[in-house]
Amino acid sequence: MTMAQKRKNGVTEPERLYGVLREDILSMRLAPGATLDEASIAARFGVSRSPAREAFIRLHADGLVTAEPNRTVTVAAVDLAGFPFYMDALELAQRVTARLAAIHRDDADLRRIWTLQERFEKCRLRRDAPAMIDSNRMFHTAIAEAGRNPYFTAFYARLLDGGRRMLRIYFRSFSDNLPRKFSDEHRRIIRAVERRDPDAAERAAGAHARHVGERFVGMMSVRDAAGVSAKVMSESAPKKRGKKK
Amino acid sequence: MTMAQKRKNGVTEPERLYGVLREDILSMRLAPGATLDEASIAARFGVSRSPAREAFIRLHADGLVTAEPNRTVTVAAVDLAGFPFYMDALELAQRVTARLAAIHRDDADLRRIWTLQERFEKCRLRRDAPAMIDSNRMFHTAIAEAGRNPYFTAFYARLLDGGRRMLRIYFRSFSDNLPRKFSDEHRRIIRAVERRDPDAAERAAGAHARHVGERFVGMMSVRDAAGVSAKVMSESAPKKRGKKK
DNA sequence: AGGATGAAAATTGTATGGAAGAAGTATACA
DNA sequence: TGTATACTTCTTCCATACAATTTTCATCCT
Repeated sequence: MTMAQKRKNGVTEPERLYGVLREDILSMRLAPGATLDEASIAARFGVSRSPAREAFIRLHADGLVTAEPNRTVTVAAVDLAGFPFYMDALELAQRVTARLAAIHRDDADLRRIWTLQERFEKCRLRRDAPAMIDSNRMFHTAIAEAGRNPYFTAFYARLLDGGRRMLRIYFRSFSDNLPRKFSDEHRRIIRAVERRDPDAAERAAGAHARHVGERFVGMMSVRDAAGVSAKVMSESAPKKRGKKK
Repeated sequence: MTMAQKRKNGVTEPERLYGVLREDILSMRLAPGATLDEASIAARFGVSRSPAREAFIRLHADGLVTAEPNRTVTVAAVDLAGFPFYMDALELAQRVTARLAAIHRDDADLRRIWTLQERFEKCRLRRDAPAMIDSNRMFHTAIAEAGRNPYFTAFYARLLDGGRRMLRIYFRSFSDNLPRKFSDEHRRIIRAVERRDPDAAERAAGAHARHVGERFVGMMSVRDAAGVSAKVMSESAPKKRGKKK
């Protein structure tokens, strides 16, 4: 134990790196397109390249990074072109999980859902965008789990994670004007689940998904010129062939 | 090039191992519960443990093997307890992809779908169960792809792969009496897609999924006593404490 | 016997070196 | 000046060595 604390308190290194890198990517601390080379990441975490490699493989399986044979791994781009497809999938997943939750939920599920909704509401009032995104995801995940079908839950969870980066763009732009509407819609879903009304739950969940999508599209069309385009331009700008380092 | 042909003709070792092991698992050549230790697999493919490890990680991401920290990897069990959930998910995925296919398909999609249906039909007439399973999967995948939504396509593909092992149990039991009904139902779906009738396509796809599920359940209840139970019994039977080989 | 104990064997986790491949740089040439 | 080519450098891929952990199995105690 002279140089490095090698003790593994239960969790292995690849697991650790995977978790941290995953959060870094989903929270946009690591920008889309950023390169992740084995050596740097290994150095950053104080381990060798093997654990870093394993973490990359897992990230690739999640679709969070590109990984071609002899090429350096890069953070996957946020696929705005596929946004309409994404919203279709999200709406359907949200509808079916809410419907199943209304059928299968028990009292423990309901308490959990209410608690998470309250947490979301607190984050909204604090205007804490990152916390909102996280509690929003947990809220919806709880509903999906109350529906009891692991296949739908996994599908939905995957979509929610995939959407975290888009939502971050959204909330970042509107962090001063966060919609109370979302909380109202959340409550409408919960009440339908509470009184075991599958049709109402499905309707409320579908409407919620569509409203989120519309909000996002509205934000994009308003802010695009000033926000995203400026960023892209600044990235492609460096014409001057500066010295290497 | 004296000892080992190290040339990589485009594909890396982990990729190769992953593909072969995946097929071995899905085709049940590797039985559920079988242990996969790094050294043996590496030896089998003539490589070191590193590529084997990578393959295992990818298989784990697909849910095809269990993988706990310091434990040997084993082939994941076929989850019969979750079958009703699986069928719910499969029915919905099949309905939505068929509906989208009826809306978005072009002529190339349609040709491809008909070709794959003909291949399925040939396999059925030959009573070639493995080939049937494979061509059936390709047929349904083609319909999903004609629907153009990559999120649904991925979800559906994952379900179909997950079901391959259950279908194998099914077709193995009934390989002498393969249902022509499935081909008829396939054709009904295709015709609805062909005439761009989303409602009919969804109905036909949903009915098909339900019929497959019913057939499977019927098979289980009829054959269980003779088939599966006998197998389970034979496995738990060895009372005699024979020498370890 | 039955169960605890502890060393040996087997297996996974991590580090590191060398080889193959990709990218970038400089030089030669038109 | 522009382009092709060789060389240099960087990065990934795979093999191997070692460390940590689990499993096995023989032994001892009750």
